[in-house]
Amino acid sequence: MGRGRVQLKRIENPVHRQVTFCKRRAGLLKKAKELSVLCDAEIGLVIFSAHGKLYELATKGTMQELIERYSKHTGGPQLPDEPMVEPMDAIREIGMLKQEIEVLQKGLRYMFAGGCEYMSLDELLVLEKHLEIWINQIRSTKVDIMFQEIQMLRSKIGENMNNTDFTNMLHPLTIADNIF
Amino acid sequence: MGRGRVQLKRIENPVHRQVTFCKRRAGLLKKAKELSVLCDAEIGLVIFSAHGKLYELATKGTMQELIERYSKHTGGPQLPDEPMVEPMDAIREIGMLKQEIEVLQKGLRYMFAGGCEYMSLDELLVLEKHLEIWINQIRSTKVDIMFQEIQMLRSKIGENMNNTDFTNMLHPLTIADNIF
DNA sequence: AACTATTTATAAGA
DNA sequence: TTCTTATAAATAGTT
Repeated sequence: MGRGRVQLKRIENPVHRQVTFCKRRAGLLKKAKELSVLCDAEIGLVIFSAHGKLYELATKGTMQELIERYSKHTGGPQLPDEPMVEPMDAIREIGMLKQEIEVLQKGLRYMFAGGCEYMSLDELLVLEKHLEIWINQIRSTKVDIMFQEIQMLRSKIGENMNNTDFTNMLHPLTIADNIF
Repeated sequence: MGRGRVQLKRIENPVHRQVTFCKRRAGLLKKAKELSVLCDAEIGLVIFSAHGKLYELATKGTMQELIERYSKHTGGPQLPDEPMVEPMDAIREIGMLKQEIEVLQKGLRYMFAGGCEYMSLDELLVLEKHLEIWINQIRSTKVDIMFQEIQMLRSKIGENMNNTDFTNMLHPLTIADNIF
């Protein structure tokens, strides 16, 4: 499916391999979805890249449910020794929450970068700069809040004595920030 | 891929559906194998037909082993190697993750305003941590892209001489994965 | 991240 | 199912 014939062996050039991996992975996931829809099948697909990154697809419920169905189908009750009902639910929930976090991070990424999983070097530089600015804002805000907190506590204690003036410590904020 | 266009919905005619299922199932399994070989990936594929028949493929060891790897990858260290203490820990972790999600959502919301004045100190700390992780990913990615650029340029020049091996600079490779 | 020349997959027909 | 064939899709190499 391309300009050259495909040799059924590992692609040695790492750049070619990575590109092919991306393309074919997308193709495979698409095909799996199609088969599932067209023929009313339930499909689970798990792909570990050579470097261990995970890509997955479960066309019906969750992958965990599919795995359970699979286990039931192949060997009957394979893991009977551990009733383990509650912990499994918790673990599943944790997995889902982690996934949600990834999604949110992705959302942030889109907002900054205009949305592109394949980012160019220039785009990455821009994004990095944005994040640095944002982090600095956060650090300044943190210091402000802590400063206010300190003032509040002092006034509560009624300690109106010769208090150290923190104001000067806050400018320029970037300096004080770096500890936190 | 055939004489007619494909509608992405369940094929109603049961004969057509069965035929298509056979053909596409074969195709999908073939593609999965190819991806595995070409790109050095580990793939697990499970297909349940509409009537519950199972077809499967695991490109490396057994499906069970793959499932274990998957579980480890998604749920974190949940298996034997980690004592996996009380359910309380899981519940606590869930709480923390939920909090993290809230922070990210808040961050996303307030990004437009260009500030974070309404976030609490704790929230700011969490958000800061996220951003730091993210920035580190971006920096790793930058290096990886530059590495690829160098390789590309070298191959263009045809400079196959005693080139420096940058590969070691990239370990642990999890870093390089983060773009893709 | 597009493009396009080819290969590959497959829908329909036998 | 299996084979054939016309065509749609995927994708390898290129820009």
